[in-house]
Amino acid sequence: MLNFSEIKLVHIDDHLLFAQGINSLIGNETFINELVHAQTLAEGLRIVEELQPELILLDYFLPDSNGIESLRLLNKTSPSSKVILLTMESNPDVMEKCRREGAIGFLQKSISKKALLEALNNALQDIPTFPITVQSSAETPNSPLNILSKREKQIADLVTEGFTSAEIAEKLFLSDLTVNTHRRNLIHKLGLKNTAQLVAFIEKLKFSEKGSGV
Amino acid sequence: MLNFSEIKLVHIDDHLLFAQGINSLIGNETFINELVHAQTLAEGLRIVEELQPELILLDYFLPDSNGIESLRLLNKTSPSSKVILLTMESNPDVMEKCRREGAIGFLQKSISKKALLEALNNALQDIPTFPITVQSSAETPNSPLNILSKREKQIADLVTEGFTSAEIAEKLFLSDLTVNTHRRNLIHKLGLKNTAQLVAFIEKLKFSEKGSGV
DNA sequence: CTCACAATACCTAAAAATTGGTATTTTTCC
DNA sequence: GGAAAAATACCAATTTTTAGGTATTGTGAG
Repeated sequence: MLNFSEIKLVHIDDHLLFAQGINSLIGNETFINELVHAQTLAEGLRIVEELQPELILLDYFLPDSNGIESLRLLNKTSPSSKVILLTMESNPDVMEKCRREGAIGFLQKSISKKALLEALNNALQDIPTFPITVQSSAETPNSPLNILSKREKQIADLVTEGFTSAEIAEKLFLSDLTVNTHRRNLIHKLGLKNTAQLVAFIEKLKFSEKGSGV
Repeated sequence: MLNFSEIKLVHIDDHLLFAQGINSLIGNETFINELVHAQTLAEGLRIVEELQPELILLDYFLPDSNGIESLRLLNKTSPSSKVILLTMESNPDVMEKCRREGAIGFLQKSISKKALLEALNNALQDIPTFPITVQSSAETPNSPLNILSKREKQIADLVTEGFTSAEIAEKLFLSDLTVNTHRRNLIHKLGLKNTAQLVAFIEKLKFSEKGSGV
């Protein structure tokens, strides 16, 4: 295990019992200088803004947000912090979305102490930690989506969910002009014609690539 | 079997051998007054326009068109003619589309003489003849699409394929204003927001209802 | 250190979709 | 026959998307 010092870690989770567990598990690790807990995303954002921690452990389900939205806001508040998601049960699609939102890890809460520490160390070295139980549907080696950049995939997803460019821009803290550029590029890259074809393309992929690795 | 007289039938099929087979099978039936054969859709349209036949037997794959486009053009040329599709192999989705395009029957070419005559008689009495091997995906008893009218379903399909309102209007011989009205109504009926959500909705239905009856 | 690519953002103009109406005709059903 | 639903079509205004550019900044690979 590598040697880091002065590492600040913020744990955002509304389950107090689990938070205490985390605290007793890794609170005494020498490489962790500060371990702060928040019960809501709002509280977490305040703390993260002040501390600018190296690491964030984030519960996927929070009373005032979900993992995807939380990732966006945390990234906005502290772009340099590495965020590792914690969930009770893992869905490959959810995991994939988190990866696209910039999470550096995705762990189930049933994980061992050893594995958790490994994930934290990995994160500090910029090494992602994602379970490989199920090949993520959209990251299949030969998926047509691989010609798209991360941002483009992310925007393709949001378009498919029915958001307009202005709404997507707001979510991702971008100019709607930027979102338009990405939309144009991704439609062009995929050889498509318009939004309808893009959505149909994405939806078909979801289903055609589903079940292959499960 | 009922008694019809003066029935004109046009058979449009590029396979001459099969056309001869049809001719020898039903050419001598007393209820058929005239049986004309065409090898292409273009030729078929000319003949149909002139004859205004009661019945049309239509091959799904033609050198100059496919079943869906052919149905549209035939319906435009002679709205009162009943069209029965003939295909080598039947795909339930294709069948469903033909039904929506106004076909009154859908038969495999491997059908028996008896069944063919039955389908013809049915058609003359306005009774549809469709194989029930697989429950059609979009006509499932409790499909959310059942709140849509035929036209709306048809337009929803075309939107999902990426056609603009203007293109759909041209295909269906409608005003684009009409197509816009249908689009508005169907999005509203389904409680959706925009084209992207409509396409996602339709695509998801295709997959969620698939396999249930196969 | 470049070179390529990704991500960002802007301008302009045209095309398309959406919204909110209304209205007529045709079909379908009781 | 009469009511309801479907299909058709129009007007007008706004929003959104699409298409043609350009340009700057950051980042990762070689």
